[in-house]
Formats: sequence, structure tokens, C-alpha cells
Amino acid sequence: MADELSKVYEPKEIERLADEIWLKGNYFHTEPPAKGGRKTPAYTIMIPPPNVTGALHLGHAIDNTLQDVLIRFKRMQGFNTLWLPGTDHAGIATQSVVEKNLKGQTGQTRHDVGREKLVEMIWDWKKQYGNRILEQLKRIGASCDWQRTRFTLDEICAKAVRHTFVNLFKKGLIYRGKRLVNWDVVLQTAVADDEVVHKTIQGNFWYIHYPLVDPSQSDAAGDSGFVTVATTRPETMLGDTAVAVNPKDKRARKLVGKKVHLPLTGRQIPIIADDYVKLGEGTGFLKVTPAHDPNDYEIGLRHKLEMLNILTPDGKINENGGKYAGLDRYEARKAVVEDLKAQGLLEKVEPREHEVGHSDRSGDIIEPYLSDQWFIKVEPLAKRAIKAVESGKIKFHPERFARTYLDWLYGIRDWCISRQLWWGHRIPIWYCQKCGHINTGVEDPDECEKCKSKNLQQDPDVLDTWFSSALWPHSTLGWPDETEELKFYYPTNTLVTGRDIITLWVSRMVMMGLENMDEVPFTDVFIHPTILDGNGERMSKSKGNGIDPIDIIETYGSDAMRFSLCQMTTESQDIRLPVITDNLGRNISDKFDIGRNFCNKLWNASRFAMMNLEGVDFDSFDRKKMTITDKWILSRLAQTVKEVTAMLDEFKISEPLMEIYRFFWNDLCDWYLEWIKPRIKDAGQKDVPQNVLAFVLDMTLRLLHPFVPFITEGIFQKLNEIAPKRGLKNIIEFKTTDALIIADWPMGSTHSTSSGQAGSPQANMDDFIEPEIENEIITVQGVVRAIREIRNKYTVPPGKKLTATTNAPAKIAKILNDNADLICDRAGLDKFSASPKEVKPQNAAAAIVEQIQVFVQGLIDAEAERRRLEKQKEEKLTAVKTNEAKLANANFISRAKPEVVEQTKQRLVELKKQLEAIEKNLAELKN
RNA sequence: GGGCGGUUAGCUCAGCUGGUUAGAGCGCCUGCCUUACAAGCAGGAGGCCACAGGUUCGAGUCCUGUACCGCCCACCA
Repeated sequence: MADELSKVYEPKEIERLADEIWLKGNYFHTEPPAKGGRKTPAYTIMIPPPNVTGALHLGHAIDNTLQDVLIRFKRMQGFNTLWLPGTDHAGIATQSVVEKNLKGQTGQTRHDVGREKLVEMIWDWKKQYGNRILEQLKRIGASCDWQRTRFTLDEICAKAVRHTFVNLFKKGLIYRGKRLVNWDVVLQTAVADDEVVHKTIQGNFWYIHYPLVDPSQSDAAGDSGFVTVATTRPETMLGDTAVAVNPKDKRARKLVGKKVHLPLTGRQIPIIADDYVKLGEGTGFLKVTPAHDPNDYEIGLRHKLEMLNILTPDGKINENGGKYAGLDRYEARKAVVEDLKAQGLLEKVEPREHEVGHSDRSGDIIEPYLSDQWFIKVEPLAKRAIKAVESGKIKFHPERFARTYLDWLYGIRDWCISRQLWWGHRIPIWYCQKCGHINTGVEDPDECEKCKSKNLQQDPDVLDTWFSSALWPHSTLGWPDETEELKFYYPTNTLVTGRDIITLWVSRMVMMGLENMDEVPFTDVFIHPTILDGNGERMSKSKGNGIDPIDIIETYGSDAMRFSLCQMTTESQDIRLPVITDNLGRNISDKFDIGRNFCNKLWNASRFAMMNLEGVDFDSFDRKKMTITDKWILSRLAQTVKEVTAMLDEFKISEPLMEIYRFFWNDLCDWYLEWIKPRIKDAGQKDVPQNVLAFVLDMTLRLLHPFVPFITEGIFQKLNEIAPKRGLKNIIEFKTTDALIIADWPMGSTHSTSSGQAGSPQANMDDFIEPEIENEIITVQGVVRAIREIRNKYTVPPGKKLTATTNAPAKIAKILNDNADLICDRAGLDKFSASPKEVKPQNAAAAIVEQIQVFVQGLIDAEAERRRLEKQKEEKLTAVKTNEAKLANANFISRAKPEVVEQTKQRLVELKKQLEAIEKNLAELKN
């Protein structure tokens, strides 16, 4: 790198440089103390493992940026920080992608290639694309311990899965049963309730007649000789095994116990009474299809009805469907309707909107389907998970999301964990082909534990992906082995994720963590907002409104993206990001301008510093030579450090960042840097401002590093070259580090054991805080602004020096006189003075700043002046009226807090004085 | 059907325990290429804080209701 920072901020160059430094120092890697790691407390985050074949999207970008902010913050605070990265095999998602691919390329299905071959193909796919997302994460600056990267199908995780399964099975918490499950006929597997999305679709309501077997007793049915049922899925009638009616229905008494002919099948089915059937709903008669409807299933159980399955796994009618066998379910629907019509049994068809479950993965309509599945009896696990949150052991941020978690756990139902897929953790169950015994074990058994037969067959199913995800916080650290890592890093500290997987994942990790480790997996759950497009819609590829974070990094830089994302991370639940298309056809958003502009400003302010820190001498610093501006900027810095640290500890992201932004831009750049320009160029005066500048910049870089790591690291490196020794002699001394990433946080750590170590700023920054000085500078700035406004209104050329006088109470006049040079410098004056006796000179423009009247001489444009004063008068008048009204209210005087009343009185006196002054000036104008 | 958010400047959002004249960034207007920065500097305009009630001396802030927008959960034929 050249000696001087390049004139233009180039994100790519600095990203490369910082990466190189971090890689060389291996700063992301960490070890537990027993293995030679740092003997400081642990701070651990487990990455929510992204889908192995996925690509980075903005959701990942924000999620991982926030994790990185926390990790870098804690690392600088001296914690032994582990951020463990990894990916999820995402069973159903990955397999369906590969299957789709196969179909597209060769037209084959998985059954054509067979299990072994398909799994091999998926592994190939995984090898090809598996680490893509991790590589992309590196570009956003994720400081993960890449040496500890895990994959949910790694042996270390697989071992944990087998142990968990076996333990739960032996405890009786895992069972197998024939149940009605959500069946995806495309992927031919069961899916969990939460993998089903309900969509409203336009369908029909078909009214069908079921003739009574004994028409002579049909008076209750209106002498019609039949009952009418209504359904949205007419083909399911092939599986009907009863017709139900509410026992309170008038028709029930006569009909219950009778039978009807089930059309098209030749079967006769009973009419039964069941409370589930609602009075006045539909026709009052409900066709009961226990094998293909969850409610009917319950009714079937209650009445011990036959469960007649009429579907094949791929969604065709099976042999139970008689002549319809072999037809696809929707072809069958048509045929059934046609046949019913032909037989005069179709009463009518009504269009009807209704909710239909669709597979989250294949998008196809889910069929309730009766099959053998494995389940976890979750209630006992859920109880502990509920307690963990209710007792405060685990905290949600923001708190309201605990509601989502608890509501779900309170209403939890058994979890179907088996999937009829080939990609995933195989269920560790072996059926003895000889005696039928069910064997389980963490290793493949050689023989049946009961009859010793060697003829065992493993269950063909795999486990739901969330089963292994649920173990993530402890399986990745080596459980069930008692590794040093597990001992030291578990329980982890913070889980950072979006609210969409609170139930799917967060709750299950808590249940499994408590079950296996007897300890919660993390203590804090940080839920961040979801990013939506400008219309408030979720971003997705199919809608074309998605933004690729890599495009943003290319366009604005990684730091700029991170800055903007952090800036948007407030406690709200959504972030709207209006999408625009650039001239390269990429989706971007000008919301990222703020980050880019900020980085550019930081870059240039640093350039200014570098240009003026040449030869800075730490030992030359003399605190007695500090001016008010030096003290002021240190006070502002200290205040910022304090607030930022506190807010980060509360999982606030936007607020602290904007606090630093204001400090850096508005205080440091707008005022301090300008004020020291003359001093810093003067050999006799430069020592103090140079040291203060180097110190303040250093601290600012530390504060900013978690948010914008690349640029701050790059500048820090340069600062190390030009000002190797930084601090304020005899006040604050510290050793600089080779890299900012491991530099100490300005306030040290909130954790006692890590404060006071070598290299720490050792700063009780609070000592710098001086409110009187801050007020003094605010007064000075106010006067400067008033004069600038006059200059603007009168379009005074920038170079032209003016003269100003002020009338102010003695105390304030003294402050102003003491700082006359600062005011002259920033307001473009050659002369400035203040006094309580000062009166407005002839031909002067006037302004009011609180208790101060400012007169700028030699300017007179009566009309312009009148307009300015009139506007000021208006403002004051409104304020006076408001305050007068308050004080005129007897209740205000008697009930408001005395100090508020006093404040209001004072305020009114001030305002009236100001108003008087303005009116006086106005009167003078008229003369 | 149940639960949870949101509604503040043209746009995207802050506004924590109620108390001076409601803030920021972008956009807009005026003037500046002032040797750190035009991705910038200085100044400015712009708001019955969704609506209706209520509590209070005082409400953007607390309570109730209404309207729209969004999310999550839910087995209704």
C-alpha cells in the first residue's frame, strides 16, 4: 500500500487487505482454555445452518451480519468467542432439487436410479455447491471459526442423532404408529404440520345423494329416500365408511343406525351420530372418510370405523377404488362427478373458496394419508422448554416473541419425525425378519438382540431435517462425548434468527438441549426483522423482487451493506427495502447509499488525519495545553462509548450505530476537525490536537469495527504505521495491537475478568465527560449557525469576512468572548464580541439564539430582514401562547410537578424577552 | 377463527419510563469544486403523528374502539 491512503474509497481493495490480515493472524479460530485457548469467559454463537445447496440471500446477510456484530463486539471485550459455522443437509429441500435436476436432464425418477445411486448424486451435488454459501458469508465479513465448520450429516452430528434417537426410544418417547399424516404425493413422503402452508383456493362444493338402503323409513329425510352430503373433494367418497349426523339433529333419531348405499361402490355404510357434526352447517350430514381427513379420522377412531385407504403413494386411486383404480386423484374426481351426475345423484354444485394445505417444498396439494410413521411424544420435552422461558432462563429480544414460542409449545402435538426420503439420517431401527423384534442401537447391530437372527433389515425412512438441527448447539461440539469444547462453550450465549423459525427450530433446540444436556442451549434469543420489498412483500426468486447481497457488495461494498443493514435493525418486525434495477439489470436499493456515504466519509476523515499526523509525538502531549475543543470532543467520545456499550449489551443495533454516526459525522468531522485545522498546521500548537485526533480516531474505529470491519481494519493498520503510540500521556496509555479485530473495546469489558489486561485502554472514559463544556460548545455552535444563516440569506460570498457583535447576559457573554476565535473561524468573521450592554448597530442584520441577540454588521436589506424577523416572531409568538395557556390553567399550577411549573414560567419569561427584542428590531427597520 | 405487529415529512424509518417549538437519512429548494470528502460543505422548505372516543393539568407516547396493511398459528365438511 502506498504511504498515503488512496484518494477514493475503494471497498474491494480494503476488503482484500483486511481479509489477508485476519487470515494471517487466524483471529477467527478459538480453543477452549484446556487446549491452550484464552482463559477468559466464553461467548458462543451457533450459526443457524443454511441449506447446503442454497445461495446467499438478504435474509442470510442480515442474520449473519448481526451475529458478526455481536461476535466482534465480544471478541474485543476480551471474551473467548466462538462463532461456529456450518450447513444443513436440508433433507427434503435438497433431495427435491436433485430429483428435479435428474428429471430435467434424463427424465428419470429416483425410483429409476435407486436409493444408493440417488444418494451418491446428492453427495456430488453437495460437494459442488455445498460450500458456496459459506464462501459468500466470508464476503460479508463473517468472522466464523471456519476450522470448526460442521455439516449436519457429518459423523459427529450423525452420532449425536443416533444417540438421541436410541435414548428417546428406550425412554418410550419415540414410538411408531399408523397415523394420518400430511402426504406430499410429488415427493412421496410425509411432511410435518409446519411444512404445510394453507392457501385459499377457488373450488367447488358438490352436493351428493346417498340413497337409503331401506327407503320405507325415509320420512325423516323428507321422503326423499336419500341423505345429502356436501364435499369439496368428491373422489374421497370412495373411501367413505359412514355418514355422520349431529345427535341433536331432528333427523338423527330416525336415521342413526340405518344404512345408506354408497354410490359407485356397491358398499353400504352406516349413519352414525357424532357431536363433531355442526348443526346448521352444510346439509347436516357429513360423509366420513377416516383415511383421508383428519376430522373424519377422529370420528373413525371414536366409532371404530374401517379406515379405508383409497390412494397410492403417488396420488392415484388404489385397488380400493374399484373401477377408478389407477386414475390420478383429479381425474378420478372428474370421473366420479360425471358418474354421479349420470346416475342423478348429484344435486348441485356451488363454487366455494376454501383453505387447502400445500406442501411447502413441492407446492403440491397435500393429501391426508394413512401410513406407518415414527413419532416423538413431545409433551414431557415441551414442559421443560416452557419452563426455561417462563423462568427467565432464556430471554427473547424483543420480549414479545416469547409469546410465539410459548403458544406453540402449549398447543404442541406429537412430532412426526420419519420421512420417506433417501437423503438424511437413516432411522436407527432394524426389524428382525425372523422374529419381528424391533432392534435399535447407536451402531449397526449384527444380530437380533432377541432371537440372534442375522436377518435384520433397517427401517428405510430417514429423519426429519429438524431432528438433527435441533441438536445443533451440542452435537457440533461433540456430544455425547464430553469434549473440552462442549464443557467450555455450552450452553451457548445468543441465538440470532428470524421470527419464522421460532417454532420450527428454536423451540426444538431448547427441548433437545434440555433433554440431552440437561441445560438450555442458549440464554438469549435475538429475533431480528424480516426484510421485505418496497411493497411489503417477501422477497423471492419467483417474484423477481429479490436482492442478491453479492450484487450489493459489488455495487456498494461489504461494509456499506453491513452498515445499512444494521442501521435498519430496529425493534420493528419488518424492514421495507424499495428495490430498483440498475443499468446492469441487477436488483439493488438506494437504501444502501447511507452505508456507502458513511464509509466514504470515514475514509476521507481518516485521510485527513493521516495527512496531519505525520511525526505525531506521544510524549509531547501536555494535558494542560488542551483547549475547550479538545476537552469537548473527548467528552462527546466518552459519552458515546458509554451509551454504545450499554445498548449493544441490550441487543440494540441501529441505535448505537446511529449514535456513533452522529458523533463521528456531526461532532468530529463537522466541528472538531475544522477547529483544529489551524492548530495542527502550527508547529507550536500541533502536539495536543495531533494526539487527541489520533486517540479519538482510534477509539472511533474500535466502536465502528463490529459494524464495518473491513474499512476500520484497513484504516487501523495505517494508523499503526503513522501513529504507533496512541493515547493521552499521563491520562490514558495503552499498547496498540497488530490488528483492530483483537484490539480492546474502548470501555474494556463489562465482564470483570477481562478488564485490566495488557493492551486495554484502561479508560474509565466517564472521567472525560464534562457537561458544562458540552453546553458551552452548544452555545458557540448556536451563534455560529445564526451567523451562517444570515450569510446565506444575504448571499455573502464565502471568502468575505464579517463583523458581529452580540448582546447576551454577562455569564453567556463571557463564554462567547472566551471562544471568540472559534466563532470567528467557523462563521467567517474578522471580529466578534459580546456584552450585556451591546445594542443593535445601524445597518446590521439580527438574529435571536435563546438569550443571545446576534448582530451582523454592514448588511442591510430591509425587506429580507423584515421577512426573517417576522418569521422568527411567529415562532416565538406560538411558543409564548402555548406557555401562557398552560400557566393560565389553575389545574396545571396545582397538579403538575412544581419543577415543571417553574420551568414553564422561566421559559415564558425568556420567550417574552426574545419576542420583545425581535419586535424592537422590527420597529427599527420601519424607521 | 385465534394471536402479534404496523399506520409519524414525498420515500424509508427513529421517537425508551407522557412535559420546551416532533427528529434522521434519502429526495426537494438556495448558495458553494472552501487543498479530507460534490458519495461533500453551509443554509432552507416540508408533519391536525390513520380515525373516533377516553384517562390526565398535559397524549405521537397510556386505555378502548374503528379502518386499512402485514405476519404467525388453526382439522371446519
